[in-house]
This record gives sequence, C-alpha cells and structure tokens, in this order.
Amino acid sequence: MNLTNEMNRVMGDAFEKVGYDRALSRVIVSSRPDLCEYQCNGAMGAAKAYHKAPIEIANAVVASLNEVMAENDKNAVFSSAEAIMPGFINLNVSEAFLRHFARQMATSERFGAELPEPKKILIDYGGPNVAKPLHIGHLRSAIIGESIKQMLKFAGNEVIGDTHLGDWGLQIGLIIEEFKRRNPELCYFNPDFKGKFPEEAPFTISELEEIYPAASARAKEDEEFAACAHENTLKLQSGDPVCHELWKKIIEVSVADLKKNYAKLNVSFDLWKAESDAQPFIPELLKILADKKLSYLSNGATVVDVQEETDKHEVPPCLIIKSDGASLYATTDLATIIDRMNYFNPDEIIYITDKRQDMHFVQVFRVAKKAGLVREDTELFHIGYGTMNGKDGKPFKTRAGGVMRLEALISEVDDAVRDKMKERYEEDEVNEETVHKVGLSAIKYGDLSNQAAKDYIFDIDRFASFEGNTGPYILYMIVRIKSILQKAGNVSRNTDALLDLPDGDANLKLLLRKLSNFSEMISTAVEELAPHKICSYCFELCDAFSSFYHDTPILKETDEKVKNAYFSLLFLLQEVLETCISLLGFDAPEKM
RNA sequence: GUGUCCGUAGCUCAGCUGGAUAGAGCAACGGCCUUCUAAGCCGUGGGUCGGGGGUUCGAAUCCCUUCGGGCACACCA
Repeated sequence: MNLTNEMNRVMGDAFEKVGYDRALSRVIVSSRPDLCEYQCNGAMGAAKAYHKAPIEIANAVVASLNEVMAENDKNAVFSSAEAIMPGFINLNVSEAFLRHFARQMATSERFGAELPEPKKILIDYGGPNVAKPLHIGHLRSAIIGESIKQMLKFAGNEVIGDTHLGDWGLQIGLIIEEFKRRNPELCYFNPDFKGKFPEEAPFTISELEEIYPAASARAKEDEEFAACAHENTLKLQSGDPVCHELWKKIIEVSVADLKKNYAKLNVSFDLWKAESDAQPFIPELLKILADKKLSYLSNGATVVDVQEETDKHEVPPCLIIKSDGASLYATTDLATIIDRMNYFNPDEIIYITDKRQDMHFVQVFRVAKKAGLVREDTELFHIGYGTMNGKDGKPFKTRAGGVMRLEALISEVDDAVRDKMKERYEEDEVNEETVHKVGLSAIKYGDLSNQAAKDYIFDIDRFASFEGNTGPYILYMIVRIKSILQKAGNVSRNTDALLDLPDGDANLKLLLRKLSNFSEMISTAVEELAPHKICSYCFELCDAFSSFYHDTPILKETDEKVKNAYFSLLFLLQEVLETCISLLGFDAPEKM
C-alpha cells in the first residue's frame, strides 16, 4: 500500500465524478505546510484543457470530496479539502486513516512497498587489483555498489554482486620477477624441481604489497628486468606451470586480504570473478565480431564502429585488439559479458565505476548489443560516480599528497569517533565495536547522502562532528528507541495497538505521515538507484521522531492503552529505520 | 575544438516529470538538562537558485544563449 496512491485514487475518483480527466489529479506534499499537509494542483491544469476557470473546477472537486467524506467519515483518507484561489486544492489527511495505514505497514511484507516484477541482476562493483591494497579510489564503488545491491535485493530481485578482480597482465609478471630475484633458492625457480609445490603461499600480503611497487619502479629503470617481467606475463598467459602456480598464490593471498578489508566496510561479494576468467572467452568474442563483420582493421588495430545515426556527436570506434596484438580493457569487459550471460543470464547488468568511464561503457554496451552478446531485452547500465574530493575541492589525498589507504581512512574516522565518545563516557566504557559501527555510519552516510554522480567533499572533521544530518545522528535515534523499549521491559510487538494512538498530537501526526512515506520513497529510490533518497528519508523520519520524543514522555504515559500504542510505534520505527540503514550498508549498535 | 556533467544561504548539500512565501545540516545568535541518552529539542538572522533571453496564467525546474568549473575524447585499466 502506498499513501500517495491512495490519495491519488480518491482524488482521481473526485475528478472523474465531476467530469474531468483523473490523470490531472495528482496529489503532492504541500509546499505550504502552514496551510495544509497535501495539495492538488490539478484544477489549474484542467482549466487549460476544459477552458474553465480553475477555481470553478477546484470547487466542484472539493464539493465531491466532501460528499464522500460525509458518507464515509471513518475510512476517509482526507480529513479536510478546501479550494483556494486561483485553483489550489488544499488537503489534510485523516489521523484515523494514518493509524490504519501504520498498522498495514507493520503487518505487510516490506512495509507494504509496491515494487516492480523481480529480475535477475548482476552488479559489478569494487574492481580491486591483486597485490595492491584497497585505497580511497575503491571506497565509493564499494559503498554505492553495496547499497544498490542491498536495495535491489530488498525489492525482491535475484542479485549477484561480482567484484571483477584485476588479476591479469603485466603487474603479475613484475611481481614474479621481483620475487624470483629475491628468493632464487625457492623450489619454484629450480628447473630440476619435479615435486608438488607447497600448499602454503611463499609470501604474505604485506610482502606482496611491498614487492609490487618495488618491481614497478625497478622496471622503469632496468630494461632487462622489464623484459623478464614481460616474458613472465606471456608465460603466465600461455600456461607455464611455475608462473601459473605463483599467480594462483598471489590471488589466494590477495583475495583473503581483500575479503578481510571489505568486511571492515560491511561489503561482501557473491562472486569473486576476475579478469583472468574472461580470457578464455576472448577468442569466441573475436570470432563473433569477425563473423558478423563488425570488426575491421584500422591503423593496425582491430576496432568496431559504434556510431549511431541518432548521435549528435562523434562516438569513436571501440578498440578491441591493439596493433601489437594485445587485448584491452574493452576486450576483457566484452568477454566478461559472454561469461556472465553463460553463467547467470541476467536481465540486467549494472556497472558501478568512476564516471570518467562513461564513454568506455557506451562503447562496450553498443558492441555487446550489436554483436548479440546479450539478449535484446538485457539492460546494461553504467552508474558513474563523481570524485571524492578533499576540503580544498581537489581529489582526496593524504597530508603528504599520496593516495590514502582505505584502512588508514577508516582508522582516522574511528579515531575521531573514539575521541568524541571519550568526551562523553569513561574510557573503559568506550566499546571498540561501537566505535567502528559509528565510524562506518559516518563514512557511508556521508557518501551516500550525496547524489552518486556528483563530486563530493569528504571532510572527516564534519563527518566526525556528529551533528545534524549524519550517520551517527541516525544511529543515535535508533539507539534511543531501543533504549526505551529495553527500559520498558517485557513489551510485545502488537500491531493492532497502533490503532490506539491518540488523536490531536501534531508531532505524532507528522511522524506518522513521514512513516507512511516509506513505500513511495523506496519505489523511487530503487527505480532511480538513488541511495541518497533513503538517507533523506531516514533523516526526516528521525527528525520527526526526535520532536515527538522530546515532547512525549513515553515511559511515563499513564494510559496503558496509549502507552502500548507508543511501544508498537517504536517497534515499527525501529524496524523501518534499521531496514533503511541496512540498505545503506551499515547497522546500529545497542548503545552509544 | 567536440561532447558531457555541474553552478542553489558564509560552508556542505537537497529540491529539477513547472505551481502558493526555494528547503535542510554546519557555522552565527538566543532559549531548554533533578524528567525515556543534550550526539538532542525550540527559536532568530542569512538566497536577484552564475548572467541574459524565451515558452507559460505560473520557471531553481523546460528551451536557447552566455560566463565559470570538473571530466572524457582509440592502441592504460
């Protein structure tokens, strides 16, 4: 059930009854809360179509609404309707209706949200590389991707999250070469070695993270070294057992570490596919492109034209094979699509990357469609997010000017949270798990409350100050709710008790109105893949609750019926808020 | 140069399928803790929605133009 739909239905009936098109009757939240709660501006639109004065139409509609209200007072959606010059229809919602609506929410799956038919959706986000630590460049993809995955799952879709690990190419050859020169005595480098390679990896993640940049720097100065690294890469790609073994170990060690670090962000993937998994599909891809006569040679490179007649500007051809015969980013992505269609046959594939890759995805998607790598009706989306900037408005860097590790960022935020908590509590009362939960809410809410496509300013001081519209504020409200219910002792969740909520409390009414907005909010957020709408909903709901909380001492309520009604409301609020933050990818502690 | 996204309060951001007096948080100022967590609540001040034109009864929102900024424009991923 959706409150706006209910209002639109009633308003539509009223329009139709007095002879106007119901399509004109949309009800919206009032822009003048001092005058009314909801409004309908349909009479102004109708005036044009029917050549009548808008106020005349508004009066007729209001008269019809009042008739319905008089007939069916108890179940009426609206408690009042009024026509105002030049043709506004001002509306207030009935408190009894809001109580019924709240009960309906509490008893319905997904709080009664009306959502579209489920689909099979694959979402590609993360994109970390092996042997390299996660850094802040991976943060937005992880945060936004995880949230969108949770939203789509909530909406009933079958969703698979794939990290699309970068595990192929020169970086591996470099690491192997550097490792070999440091440890020539190991069995891997003994040409006479015939036994089984050891189970345990010959390096730790910290060693790998140190080896890679060292190798990379060395290759720039040492041509012979670089040539060996290239050779290793080729050997790996042609199945050399030693290179293959070391590559497997690099992945093993890296993935274990990445999983650990993603877990700290409350991010997890269903699938850990990698670039290497796409390699076997490249020959098939090339054959399809050649057979369909889509690919051709241009300046020695194999390309596919993707220009369409409706384009207002030039879209450059998609480069598939370099003139030296090597494959590229687009090649791997296209081969991956073949793999994914075979494996999961999704209705939708969503890619979450930096928005600078917009053009790349336009090209890849067009080639995929033209070549029939996906079904006609498979939808391919790219969500490009903006840059995370520092306070100076330039891309976020460490104080020294380098790329910041994700771990460092997380612990910096946690430190700020811990300091703040120490101001409030004795040192031994500060719980590390709570610190991290609050810190994570600060990071994620700070990111997700902005529109993904825009650049945003990541300001630790601001996020760590915890005042106003922040993740910690939302958590604080949830904790307050939990605290009351805990102090109340043995209260049970009784949804019928919601009908006993009192009339005439403006704070309560506003809270119920905000609560009832969930269904519409979540439909929009899912449809637009817009987590920031969940954030603003959470804030508005918490804000409304906070006013109610301040003015209504729940535990001191003497009327038992009313008190139980309040408890039921708290249960519902807690469930809705915790659902919302789970969709944003964090959760609330018991106390803070 | 071509394309694309953006420009809203001192700062950070919502609002954009057109509607009444453009919202919120931070910062500033003034109230509220013997009472369910003051990380809170209540209130005040602060904006020619970058500029200019147009469409409309009505424009932050749609169209055109102009200025300013970010980003992308085949052999990196």
